[in-house]
This record gives sequence, structure tokens and C-alpha cells, in this order.
Amino acid sequence: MTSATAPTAPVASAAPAALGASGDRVPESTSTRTVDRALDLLAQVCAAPSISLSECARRADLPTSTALRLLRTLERSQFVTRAADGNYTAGTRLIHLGVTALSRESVVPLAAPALHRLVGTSGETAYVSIPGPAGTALYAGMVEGTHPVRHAGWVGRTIPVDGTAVGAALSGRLRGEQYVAVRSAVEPEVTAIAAPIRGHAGIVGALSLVGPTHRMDDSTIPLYGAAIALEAAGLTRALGGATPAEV
Amino acid sequence: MTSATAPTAPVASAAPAALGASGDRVPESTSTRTVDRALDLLAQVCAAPSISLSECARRADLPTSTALRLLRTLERSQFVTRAADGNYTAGTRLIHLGVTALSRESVVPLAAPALHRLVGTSGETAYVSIPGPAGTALYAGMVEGTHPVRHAGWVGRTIPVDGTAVGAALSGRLRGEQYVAVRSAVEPEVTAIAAPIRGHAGIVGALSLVGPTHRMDDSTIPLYGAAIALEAAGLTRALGGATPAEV
DNA sequence: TGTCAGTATGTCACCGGACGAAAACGTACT
DNA sequence: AGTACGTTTTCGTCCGGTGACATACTGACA
Repeated sequence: MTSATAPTAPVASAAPAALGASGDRVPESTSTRTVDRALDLLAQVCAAPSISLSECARRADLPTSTALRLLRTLERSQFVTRAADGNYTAGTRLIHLGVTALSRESVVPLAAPALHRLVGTSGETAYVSIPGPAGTALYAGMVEGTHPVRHAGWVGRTIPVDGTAVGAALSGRLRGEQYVAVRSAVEPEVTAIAAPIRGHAGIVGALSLVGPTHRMDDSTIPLYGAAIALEAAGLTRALGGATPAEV
Repeated sequence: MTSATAPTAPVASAAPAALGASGDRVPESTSTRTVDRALDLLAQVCAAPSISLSECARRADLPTSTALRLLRTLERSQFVTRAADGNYTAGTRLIHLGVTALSRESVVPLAAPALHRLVGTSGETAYVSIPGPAGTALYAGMVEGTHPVRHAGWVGRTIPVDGTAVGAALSGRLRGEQYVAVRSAVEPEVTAIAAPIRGHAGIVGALSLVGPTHRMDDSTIPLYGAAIALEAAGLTRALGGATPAEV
């Protein structure tokens, strides 16, 4: 028990650094309102499949003429695109920057073979997740399950770290186990099992399987959990991280 | 010959719309300098694995104090992250927005099985590409080839549409063929074969195989090209686009 | 037909937000 | 110690960003 407590504590202390954002410590007085507003509008455009000027202005709580001017700026530099019907969607330049930044998160492409193996083992949908903005977890990549009824795509979605399996894995809150399983955290009748992937500086991502609760029960969870933990350990070794046995 | 020319012309007229950006027609006088500057700094941060304040300011041609203020704004809203060594990298919020926007480009996740099949057929690295910013093509997803010596990852990279196979495919410039192959366009001794994927409104993406020229020769190119065209036609049907036979 | 509500776009007087030169600070090196 | 360079802070200044208002357009309804 004592030895089990000691290994957990250093992992937990490393995890907040992985989830913490440098943005918290930036003096607010030096912020630039105009840019804040434009970025908020950009986020609003991305949060919807397609959005009108007035709805965007409403959600960002800006006068319409202000929103139009800022959205025009975003449009000119191709961070948003405006369709013929007047609605805005994310632009090619934002996608480019996002894909470039994502491909630099080396855990995401590295996890692809492991995701395929997990799907092969379980038939459930497999995900790799990374820390998201404002202390969330971001589903960054997936391989779909093979069952006729399977989990639908969550790529691009953020979830809270509290109360979710992926969140717990990213935070290192495994309670002495190698994986964590949570039922009905994000959606009813959906169970997720997750394990963390560690790099030099601590936890950098998580592998997870997500599927309907009726297939993820007391007989399958330990089996799938062990497979996820095994794959996560392999990725951890590949990234030069410390596996639990070495912590 | 005449019938072969007629089908090409309507396709070519549809393709510029796919590559054009609505940003071209936005009045420049309504742009917001401050936001333009911040977005340029964001792009500079994404263009490098990691970058210092002074280098970022240099590349954006801004005074250091101005760059610091704008980067602090980007940092506060988690579009960039500043490490302990002072260098900036892309932040979680940018990744989130980028992944969300990318996952809304339905061609990218839809292409995953096709990419795997192409790798299975050829052993070469397979990509799905979409229109990028400023008339470029963006490599948006990949499945690595199986050869010991294979093409390294280009995901997140943009290439010119002129003179490249993917660019030609995205532009619809196939010269009556179903695929296009180009040698040494982006890098020496690398050959790419590509075919367009069409949606309702025209070309939305391209499938491609990329590999060393010594393995992509006159005997393999027609075989791989036909496989790519077949997969692209399947995706086109899935997206409700018009296949060449229907144009 | 007219009326109304909502959306999108343009205008311009105004003021405060963004600017950047200069100073101060921190670090590494000789 | 001095030097060089990158980073951060300061603050007077001005011009860039603002938003209330006007206008045009569209769709729904009586």
C-alpha cells in the first residue's frame, strides 16, 4: 500500500504540468482587446458547422458592424470562409495551421498502429487524445470500431477532465491501476476505458476505447483495459517516457 | 477525342471554385491591422517547431514590444504556448479549432479505409489532400507505406498546385486521364500519383500515393494510378459527387 | 398590396486602445 | 568588471478601432 501510494504521487505531480496552460500567468492588462474579439469570433465560427454574421455577433456579444469588420479580416487572411449564402465556416489557413500543429504532437501519428490493434482486439472505436484548451481533453485521432452498432466520431471534441476516463488518464489519476474505466460520463450508455501515454516531461496523451455500455461490462473491461495499457506503455517507451514500472 | 475534351472542360470550370478563396473579394480597406498582425504572428509560430520572441518579431517585421503584446494576447487565449525557455509553440486552442475544422472536412476521415487499401496494394505511403490557403494543396491525412525505405510524413505540409500531381488533381487538370503522375515536383527522386475526389460542388480533395521514383516507374504507375482512381471514384460516389463517367 | 422584423452593409465622429522608442532588466560570456 | 543580446516594462502620443445610426434587402404575414 505504501509503495503503491508513493509511485502515484510523483505521477500526479507531473500531470498538472501537462494539463496546465502558460496562458494562466500572462498579465491581463497587456492583452489586446481587438485581437481577443477576433479570436473569439474565430472560435464561434469553428464551434458550428456554419454560422451567419448576426448569429456570430450574438454569440460573441458584439455589435453586428464590429463583428462584420473583424470577420472580414479573418476572411481576408483565410482563417474563415464565407459561402454564397453568407454563412461562415472555418477557412483553409486555420485548417492548415491546425493540421501542422497537430502533426507536431508526435503522439498522434505515432498512435495510429496501436489504435488499429486495439480495434482489432475489441471491435470498439479507439481514440488518441491530448490535452485540450482550458483544462479539457481533446479527441485528436480515431480508428472506427468494427461492430455494426459502434461509437460515432468524436474527433475534434473536447471533454472535461473531471469524471471522464480520458481526463483521468491525462491527469494521471489512475488510483494505482494501469487504466481507468468510466461509464456514462460524456453520454449515457457509453463507456470509455483509457490509459495515459507518457513522454519525457510527463503525460502527453491518452489511448482509449469507447463503446456502448452493454458491450463494455465486467468481463470485457479488464481485457480491453489491459490491452490499452499495453499499447500505451509501448508508446510511452517510444516517446522516452517513464513506464509505471520505472516510476 | 471531341467527347474526351467536352467532359474535361466542365470539370475544370468547377475546380477553380474549389480552390478559390472567398477572402479574395473582401474589401481591403475594412481590414483590421491589429488582427492581421496577430494572425501573422500566429502563423509564424506554427511555421516553426518552436520560436523565440525576437525571431518571431523579426519574421513578422514588427517591433519586439509590439510582437510581445500580441503574442501575450495569443498566449492568454491559448492559441500559443510559451515554454520555460521562452520559446513559443502552437497552443491547445489552435489545435482544437484546427482538428474540429478538419474533422468537418468529411473527405478526410472518409478516406481512411481507402488510404489503407492503397497502401496494401502498393506498399507506398498514401495521402488525402484538400485545398490549402492561398491556392495551395494541403496534405491532411496519411497512412504510411510498408517498405523499409518509404516516404516520410508530409501531413500539415502545403505544396503549390502548379507542377504537382496533387495540385493537378485538385485543379481537375487531368488531361482526359483519371489520375496524374508527376516526378520530382516537390522533392528530387520522389514521385506522386494523384486523383481527385469530387463532392456536390466539385473537387473537394485528392488521393495520392507518394514514393521513391525508382519504385514508381512505367510499370507501376499505371497500376497504382488505376487503384487510386478507383478509390477516388468510390469516395466521390459516397460524397454525392459526379464521377467522370457522369460528367 | 403594405407592414414588420430581421439580416447585412456602409458611414463617420470620436476617443481610448494600440503603438513603439527608449529605458530597464536579465543572462551569458569574456 | 564590461559587453552583447534578448526580454520586459514604461508611457506619451495618435490614429486605428469603435458602434450608433442610416440604408438596403429579404421573407413572412395579413
